Amino acid sequence: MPRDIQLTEKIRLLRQFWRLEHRAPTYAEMLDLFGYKSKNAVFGLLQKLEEAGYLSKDGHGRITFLPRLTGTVRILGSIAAGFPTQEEEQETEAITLDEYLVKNPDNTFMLTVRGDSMIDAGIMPGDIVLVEKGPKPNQNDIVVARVDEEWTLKYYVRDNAGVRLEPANPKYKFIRPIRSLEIGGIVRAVIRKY
Amino acid sequence: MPRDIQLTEKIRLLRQFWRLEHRAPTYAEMLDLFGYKSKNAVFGLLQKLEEAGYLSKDGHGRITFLPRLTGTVRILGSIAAGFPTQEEEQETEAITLDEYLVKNPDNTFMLTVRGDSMIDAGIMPGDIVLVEKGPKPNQNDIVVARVDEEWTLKYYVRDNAGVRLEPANPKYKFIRPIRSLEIGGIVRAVIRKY
DNA sequence: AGGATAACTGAACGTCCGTTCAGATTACAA
DNA sequence: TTGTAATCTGAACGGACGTTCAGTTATCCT
Repeated sequence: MPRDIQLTEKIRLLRQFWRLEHRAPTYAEMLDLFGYKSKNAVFGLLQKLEEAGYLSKDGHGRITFLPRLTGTVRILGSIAAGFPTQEEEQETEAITLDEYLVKNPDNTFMLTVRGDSMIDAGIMPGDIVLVEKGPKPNQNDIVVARVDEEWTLKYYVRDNAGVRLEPANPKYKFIRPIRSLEIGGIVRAVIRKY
Repeated sequence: MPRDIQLTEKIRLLRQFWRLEHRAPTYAEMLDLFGYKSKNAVFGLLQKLEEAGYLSKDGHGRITFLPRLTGTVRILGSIAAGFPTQEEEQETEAITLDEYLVKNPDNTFMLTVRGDSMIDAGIMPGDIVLVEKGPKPNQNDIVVARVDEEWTLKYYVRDNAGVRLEPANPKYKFIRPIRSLEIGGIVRAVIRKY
């Protein structure tokens, strides 16, 4: 199928343009991008892409790229299924990590972990945590808490005596705040980059 | 400073629009968005935002949002520094997780980890790994490898006898591939979502 | 209160954009 | 080879877009 492969290549070019410019290209730019000489050729291509679910247009013809184009990562079900071949790749759904990981962007921060107090929870020194500021923590949430003038990561546990902060490392003991307990936020995700 | 707070609110609205539409709004849309009655008011605001580094315009006046607007997560240096107050929040730099984590989007896939063979490396069952397909692994890279008809995560180690695949769990022994070694890709990041 | 500066209104302008249409070219099947 | 459908070219059109300007209103400082 030579036509489908060419379409795949055009989709790749659109993804690339999006990554560079953070917007959809205009018709004039797509002339260069695809090597067409008529805007009507672009128009036809866009119609096909719209039907295929890659983009949508509003009432004035403005283009909005859908997740299949803006997403940076293709999803594979499980590690056991193996890796996709060249043909399979194109059909797999794509996702944006930001939308996947950050539910409340206005209150979400990223910070680097120091210390090994949560190492048994798989949070190692140097890891990055996404912290949501604001909501009240639930039982066993991992929180950023201020204890003795220092900020650390701990499990948030409610018990009969009140609230205690529990590490995930047998080297350390849990902490029960005496006067005040300041919660910076709740850990929503952990990220490790190699 | 009431003016700065209002500017902050407008920036928040732009972020929100971006999140919904995945594009910059037009002048007409910004009239509604900000409650202005003249496009010139929008024009002035955009000039200030351009000078402040929130967006840029090309030769035809088209707007491109810069990372400070498109980014979903604000960066905090270290956990020890504490949490920002309302005023500090606005000045902190923002980042896009996709750009931060995915260098080569066309060849990057996301899959879920099964098994505990890499648990001492902080990779737990249920975690998500971002895998880049294609490049040759370096010493001690974590790779997705096919061994005995099954795909697993292992350290990739070159030694005098050739290549061996080493787990990060004393329960398991390393594996030395006899005939063929199939590498699905290299693990570039680990993500855990709560 | 007064005077200067910044911010906003309203209208107008030129350009670029997406769309459309007739005709040419290519691709494919019989 | 011939016929049919799909694709592309080239030109034209109307509308929306970003920009500009003169004039008004609001804001700030002394």
